[in-house]
Amino acid sequence: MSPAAARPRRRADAERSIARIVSAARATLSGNPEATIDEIAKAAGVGRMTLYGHFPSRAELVEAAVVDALRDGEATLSAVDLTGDARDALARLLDSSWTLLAESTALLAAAEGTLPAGRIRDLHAGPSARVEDLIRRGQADGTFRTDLPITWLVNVVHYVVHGAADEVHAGRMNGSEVAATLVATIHSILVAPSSGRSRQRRPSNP
Amino acid sequence: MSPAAARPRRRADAERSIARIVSAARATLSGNPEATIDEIAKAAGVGRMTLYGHFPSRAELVEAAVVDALRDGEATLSAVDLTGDARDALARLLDSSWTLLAESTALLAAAEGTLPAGRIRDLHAGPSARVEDLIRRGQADGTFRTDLPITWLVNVVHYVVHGAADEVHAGRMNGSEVAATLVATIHSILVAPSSGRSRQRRPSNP
DNA sequence: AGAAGCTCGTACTTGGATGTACGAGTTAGG
DNA sequence: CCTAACTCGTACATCCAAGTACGAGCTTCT
Repeated sequence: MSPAAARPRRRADAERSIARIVSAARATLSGNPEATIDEIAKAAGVGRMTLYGHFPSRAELVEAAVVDALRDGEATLSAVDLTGDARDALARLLDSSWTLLAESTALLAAAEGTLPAGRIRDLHAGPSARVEDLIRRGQADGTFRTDLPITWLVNVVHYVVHGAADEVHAGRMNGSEVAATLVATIHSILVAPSSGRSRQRRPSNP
Repeated sequence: MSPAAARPRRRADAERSIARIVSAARATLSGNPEATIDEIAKAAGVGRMTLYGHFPSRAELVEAAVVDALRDGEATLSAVDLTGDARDALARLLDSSWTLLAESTALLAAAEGTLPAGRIRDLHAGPSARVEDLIRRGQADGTFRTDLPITWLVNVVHYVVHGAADEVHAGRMNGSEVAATLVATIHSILVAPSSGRSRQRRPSNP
């Protein structure tokens, strides 16, 4: 009953194939959720049958891709220093992992309909929690707004990150400018409104 | 060459069927982009063959749904008073038509892969332009930020609106609170950052 | 080197969705 | 009230992707 390592014996080349397949699945599915098994196999540079040898069904492949991306995400996220000013922490977090966040979100969306809903919720819980914790901390010290439901704040971060990834994918935005844009946008969403609008209101007409 | 009214003669019951089909297509496809022709027909309360009688292919049905939703959107949008303070105008716009914006966006996404990319861009141009104009106006009078690309600002509005619709769809948010949340969120994104953060910075450590 | 393990092409089955063909019954409208 | 238009079920032809079966040839590990 060893928790990981289900099969103690697996040849090195098989290990390699699996790695390439999972990696290709992540890349392909996050761009096109309805990608064919065949497309993924080609992207991985292996034959379709090899793929089926390791993942008996599409569902298992999708799950493996999601788990892998999430594991990666966890690792990256936990390497980020989230202490200090919540705004700075958020900037660091987005800067170093918006691309991973976007991928995970896309993959989870791809899993919709393939994986049972409960499983998706479970898988998504980890990364979400990390973002949520940070937001809560920012709220507690007065940095972040408290006038909107926390669920909404967490999710809107995901939506915006996903949108940014779309912009890059569609070529409307250049990869290097994204991080800064994202940080600025999400800052604006989360930071407490300074004090209402009247401060700098100007009459609409003379 | 009469612009509209391609077929002068069409029976009243046919007209009724078409209306029900298009309406059902809008509702169904905006919830599930991959809905079956059969599902749509059932939702419309007509037989599948009746549907095919009016829309020879899936593509034509999708197109009709998109066009109808967009026409509706245009009508609603143009009824909104967009003069005066840009923030207020934006609030009015979102308040009266976020649901339509969300539907159009979802439908356009459903059309991805069914309709040629160019056609989608053309169809999307109208509504987008209206939002873009409003943002530009706000920028011109100093209400809205100018430190981020206008394309991003326009699109992020769409992403957030779409996200809000998702929240409602998933039951995480209640239909009546959405509009206010949306307005607050999008305000924060668009309004010019008051002057940077240093205003209320606090030292992270003594 | 030799057996077990892995790769991967070809070919087949199955399942779901699109679109076509036919035709009998129903409804609108002059 | 009679005809053209419309509805819609059954049945059929395709197509596409998923998954299965088989087997020949190539690695890895001991």
